[in-house]
This record gives sequence, structure tokens and C-alpha cells, in this order.
Amino acid sequence: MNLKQLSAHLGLSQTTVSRALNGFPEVGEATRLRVAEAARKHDYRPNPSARKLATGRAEAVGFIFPTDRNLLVDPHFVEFLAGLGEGLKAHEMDILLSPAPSADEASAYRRAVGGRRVDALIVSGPFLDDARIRLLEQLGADYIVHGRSEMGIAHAWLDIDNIQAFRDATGHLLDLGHRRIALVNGRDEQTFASHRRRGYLAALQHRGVKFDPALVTSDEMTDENCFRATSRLLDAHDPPTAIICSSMLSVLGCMRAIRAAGLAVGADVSLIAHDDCLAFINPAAMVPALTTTRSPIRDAGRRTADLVVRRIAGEPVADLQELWPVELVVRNSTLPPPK
Amino acid sequence: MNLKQLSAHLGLSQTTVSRALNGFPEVGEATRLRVAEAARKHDYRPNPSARKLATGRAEAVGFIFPTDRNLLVDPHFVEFLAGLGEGLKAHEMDILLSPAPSADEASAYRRAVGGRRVDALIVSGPFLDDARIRLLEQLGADYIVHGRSEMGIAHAWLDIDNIQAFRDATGHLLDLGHRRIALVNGRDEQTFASHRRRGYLAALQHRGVKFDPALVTSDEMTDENCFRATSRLLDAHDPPTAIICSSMLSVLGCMRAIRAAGLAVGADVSLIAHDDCLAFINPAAMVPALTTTRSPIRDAGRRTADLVVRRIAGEPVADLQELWPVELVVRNSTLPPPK
DNA sequence: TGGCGCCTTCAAAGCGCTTTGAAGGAGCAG
DNA sequence: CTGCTCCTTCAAAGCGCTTTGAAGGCGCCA
Repeated sequence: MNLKQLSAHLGLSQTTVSRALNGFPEVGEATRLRVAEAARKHDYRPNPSARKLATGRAEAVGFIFPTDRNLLVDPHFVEFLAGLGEGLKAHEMDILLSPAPSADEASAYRRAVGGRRVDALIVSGPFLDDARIRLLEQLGADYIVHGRSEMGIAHAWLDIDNIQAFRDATGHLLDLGHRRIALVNGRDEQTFASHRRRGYLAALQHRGVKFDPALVTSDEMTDENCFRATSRLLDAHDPPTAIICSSMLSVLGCMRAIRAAGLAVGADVSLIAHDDCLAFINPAAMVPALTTTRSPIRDAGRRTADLVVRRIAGEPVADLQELWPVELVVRNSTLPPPK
Repeated sequence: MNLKQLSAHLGLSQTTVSRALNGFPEVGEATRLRVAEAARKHDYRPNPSARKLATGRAEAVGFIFPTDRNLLVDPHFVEFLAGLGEGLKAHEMDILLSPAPSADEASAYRRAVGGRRVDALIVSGPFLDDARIRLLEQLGADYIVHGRSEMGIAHAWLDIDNIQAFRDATGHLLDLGHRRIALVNGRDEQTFASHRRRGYLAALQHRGVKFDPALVTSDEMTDENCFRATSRLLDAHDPPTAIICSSMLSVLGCMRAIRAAGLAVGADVSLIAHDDCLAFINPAAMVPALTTTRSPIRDAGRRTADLVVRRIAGEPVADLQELWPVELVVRNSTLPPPK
């Protein structure tokens, strides 16, 4: 059943039916009801390709994900995408997924934009200086960043306040009496890692605690890397009494390392991780229950859908920048340092 | 730059240019070269919506993923999708992602099919009796299953040989002298779990080892569930000396439970897990290195792309069924049982 | 030289929708 | 009853591509 058939069936023109269905004001109320009823009865669905061709919009948002980099963040992507999809559904938009190896990333972006397959793109896991953003800007494409970059290009973004989050986490540990606090962080080029480091430093400075560079590690956030980093930290001659880890997925590596060193999480070494609320990993159910900085990444995805729709509608990027506060959830893994 | 402009520029008709670009035989070789050259020079890319409208194809494959079920499998989806995307790119097809809560799943499938947004759908993580397959069959849609169902409906599928895999794993443990072998498995309704159980049983039977139902658990494969299941198993009066776990992601829970019971992985309790080769979790790097049954899920995704394209082209489902053997990789977590 | 067939190219008709510009009809003031 | 406005509906022109059916040009054979 297409528009032509439907309108013939109704004895109306395609124009009127189309307008009735799309909520234009110049259609009589009685007519609109008749049309809506008939459309439902015949399960009429406009052909998306035809609509796209006529309107020039793609009715889809592109998400290009690296297949060989940021390996750990995969689950985060999924959770974010779940939210994004939920949010986009309300706008009848789809997600177009293009996996691409990082070497090919640029061409994947070009293909998506040049091929008019999408109306906008989502940039995820941004770097302080991000080549993708530069490229999209140059191509004149609409996009929105989950996170932020700091390269002097104003863009639409939605980010959590990583600085505040890690300032609070560090502050909490300082309150408990810790002075040797380690930060097991992501790569420095990534904005989130940089911000977390800044928050950590700000808290130390605020309390006048001297910063020891040996207590900060930065690397791809894998379970293995965190295990090693933690082992090294604990083996040092003046080991930390508390550790803040940038990811729930890799904090398991920290916990293993703490136990492998014959220490107890909480009693001997306090532990905090950032929790994006991945569905399959629950800090409250760990032993001991883990103190976290918490911000559901799925909510961010859902909200990003709204922002991207507004961006496509032409809202200026300056109005499309949101910073979300992060909650500190204190559980049992943070205790005063041992005497 | 569109077809009209390009053909005007070349002094040719749209027909000829279109055919030249799409490799039809009735175009002179010289003309074809001229056209290809001009297309490249002007970076001409056909408008996908227009092409879709004209051909009636969507040039996209749909993937509907549950946002509230199978929580653990998210990372598997990503890895599979990475492969699928790689494979589809060669055919200039896209992946259309629709997250949907399981309650809404049917409507998501209907929307994808009825809305002609996709040419085919991928069904992932199938159940022995799967409502999605029933629905797609009823809608007359093309689809391919990653895994299999067993409901008397012939469908296209690509699956790994879970029966063989777990028969081999169990056989390996029996060879080492184990007799109390536990299986920490997924939910029984899922085909992969059912097959693994079958393989496990077949190996026991083959060696004449009596099956003890108390040694088999089946539940959603989360880290937490596996931790609990393993703890319970080890607490029982006649605990297993070996455990086979259905997932790399949750085997960490098993390892924690083994250690929490004061036992050593390998020396006290042998451990095998199935490894889908997720990028961020590496059995060889664990301590001890984990024995696994191994089959890269990304390869499966890549191959599925080919199968789905062939399905769309009209190949009968009977020709589109592939069973992949699974490799047993013996590492350090499987040793003879303690005396 | 005429006629046949093949190779190449073309004009034009869709594909199913949106949207412009215009027309029909009802209601009201003059 | 006429003329005007406003409300509703319509016919038709795209959107950019594919594909059908037809025609032009050429070599070849008789």
C-alpha cells in the first residue's frame, strides 16, 4: 500500500493525504481523522527511500566505530548506542553503523558524509585534538561529540563533568585520611583522561598534598594494563593506600593485583572506579561493594539523540553543549588508610 | 554533482553514464573509461536514496539488539558487528541498528521489515524456539541467524559447532583424569547453551562417567551469576575438580570464586572457558593462562555478511547454512586433578 | 549498393514521496 | 445577488536514480 493507492482509496489527492499524515495545518480536521484511520487500517508506511529522496534528508545518524582501537570501550559504545537508538526512535531516525579500522576512519567519515547516507554523525571517545572533528568541520558536516575536544573548534557536545567527578573522588579519599592516592587513567590524549587527571590534581592542590607523578599511570584501559599498573604501584617502595581507576571494566584488573599483593580491597587499599553503568557489571554486587563516580552512559546516548536532531534542524552549536554533573557513590571499598 | 550534471558534462545520456558506472555490458570500453575518469575527478557519488527508490532495495541489513536482555552479550554483539560491517562494506551495504527493549522487539522487527528500511535482518543469540524467527517467517522477510534455532523452520544460519567444542573440552578434562566436571552454562532455552550441554553430556557418556545434574548450572552469563554458581559448586560436599564456563566475560567470576574458596586455578580446580575472541579480554594473558575453546566471533560476522548478501540475491536457505568447527586451545588452567 | 544484424547510445517512463502554486467552495459583507 | 476572503483540496513538478524500448551508426555479406 503506497500513497497513491491510499489516496485513491480515500478519494483524495496525494497532497492532502501526505499533509494530513505529516500534520500540516491546512488539512480539515475531519479529513485528517479519516486519513489517519485509513492509514492505520491499511498499515500504510511511507517508503523511506522516497521520502528521503523528496526531502533530501537521510533520516539517519551515523556512528563510525573503530574496530581496532580503544578496544576496551566497546561495551561503552553499546550502552551509549542503546540510549541513542531509544532517543532517535522518537524522531523516526535510524542509526547507521559503520565499523572501520582506525587507518580507514577518515574514509569512512567521508563516505558517510559524501554519500549523504546520514544527516549527522556522532563522534565518540574524542581526543583533546581530534582528527575526526577537523575532518567533519572541513567537510561541513553536522555532528555532535559525546565528550569534548579542546582544539579551538566550537562544536556541539554532551559530556560528563570528569573534572568534578575525579575532584570529588580524590577529595573523598583525602577526607578519609589518604595521602598516597594513585590514579590509573586512560591515555593522556583522550579528553576524558585529561580531565580526570585535572580533577585529581585540583583536589590534591586544594588540600596542599604534594603531587607525585609516580602515582599516575596512563594507558589504554584494559584489564591487563590495569593489573600491571596496579602491581607496579603496589610494588614500589612507598605504595599508595588508595587507587582511583578510570573504568569499571578494568578495575577488575586492579582488584586482582591488590589481592595478588596479599592485600585486601578496602581495608588495605581503598579503591574507586568510574562507573558508566554498564548493564553486565555491577559495582554494588562486588566484594567489597565498590565506591564509584557514577553517570549512566545510556542516558547520555538518549539525550544525544535530542541534541543531534536539534543540530540537524539548524540550531547553533553554542546552544548544543551540555555538561552533566557526576555523582559520587560511596560504598565499602573506601575506608581510612591502615595505621 | 549528480548524474544529470555529470552526463551533461560528458555529453552523454544519463542512461549511458549510469550503465557505465554500474558495469553493464552494453557500454563501449572507451566510453566506460571516460565516464569512470570523470566520475572520479568530480567525486561523483550516486545519491543512495534515489538509487534505493529506483531499485527498490534498501542496501542495508538490519540488526535489532535487545537493550534489556542478554545483558552480558553486548560485547559479543559489537565484535560480531565489527566483522559484519567489514564484510558488508565490500557490498556497499550498511548496518541499520535498532536497539529495542525485548518487550518491543516484535514491533522493531515489524518496523524494519514493513518500513522497507532493510533488505534483510540478522537474528543474533537465537533460542531453540525463537519468536523472532517465527515472526520474520510470517512477515516473509529475508534473514539470517547467527547461531541456530530448532523449531522446524528451515532458515539460513551460520553457527559454530558448540556440541563438538564442549565435547572436546570435556574430553580433555577427562583425559587429564577429572571425573567431577562442572558446567557453568547459559540459559537452557538458548541454542548455544543447549548444544554445549549436549556436547558435555556426550563426552561423559562416551567415557562412561555418570552424569550428576548438580554439576550443571544454567543462568544468564553474568560475572556475578558465575561467581555465585561457582561458589555454590565448590561449597558442595563433593565439589568438582574442573569447571567449564560458557563465557570469557564471566569466567572472571569463576576465578574469583575459586580463589575466594582458598583454591588455585589449575592446581586445585581446572578451568576452561569458551572464547569468542573479544578484543579486550585475553585468555593467554590471564594468570594462569586459560585453556579455551576458541572461535573468533568477528570472523563469523564477516562471513555472515556474505551469506546475507547471497540470501538477498535469492539463494535458497538450504545453501546458506554453515557449521564452523571450534578449536581447543590448551593452556595452563587445565591440569590433572589434585590427589 | 542495399539490407541485415550488432554494438552503442538515447529519450522517457517510472520508483513513491514532498511541496509549490493554483483552484474550488463556503461564508460573509456590501 | 455580487464580490471578496479564507479554508480546504488539488494537479503537477520535482527529488536523482534505474531501466525499458527504441533508434542511430557501423561493418559485413550478398
